[in-house]
Amino acid sequence: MAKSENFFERAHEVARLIPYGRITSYGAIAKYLGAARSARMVGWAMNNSSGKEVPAHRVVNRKGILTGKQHFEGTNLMQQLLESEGIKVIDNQIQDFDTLFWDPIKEL
DNA sequence: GGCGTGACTTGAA
DNA sequence: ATTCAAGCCACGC
Repeated sequence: MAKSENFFERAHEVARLIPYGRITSYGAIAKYLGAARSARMVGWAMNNSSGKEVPAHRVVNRKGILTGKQHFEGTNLMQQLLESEGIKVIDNQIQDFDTLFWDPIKEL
């Protein structure tokens, strides 16, 4: 028991470690956890993290698109949060994604 | 207990 | 260069 929880909490922890005004991708977290091909589980972990202090809005897919915004309360909430942090988001796509990208493997 | 789906990624054709 | 397919693991029915 609590085996998958480890993965979940680990993903939550990494997501929580994302600095202000920065973003990362599911694959980056998954790879950091040692499950590079399990990026989906990271997304599922975020879904399970609903209600926690996990800034899932700072986690986007590898293209910098707010793929998970649909899972937020509203459809603009995720984009609003990112813009509030100084991140430019246009058409659900993050601008300067390459610059704002935060890699836990490199930073940590 | 089996099958399908899902907030993705990477690799090969 | 683009498009297609497979892989990964957990959860729901």
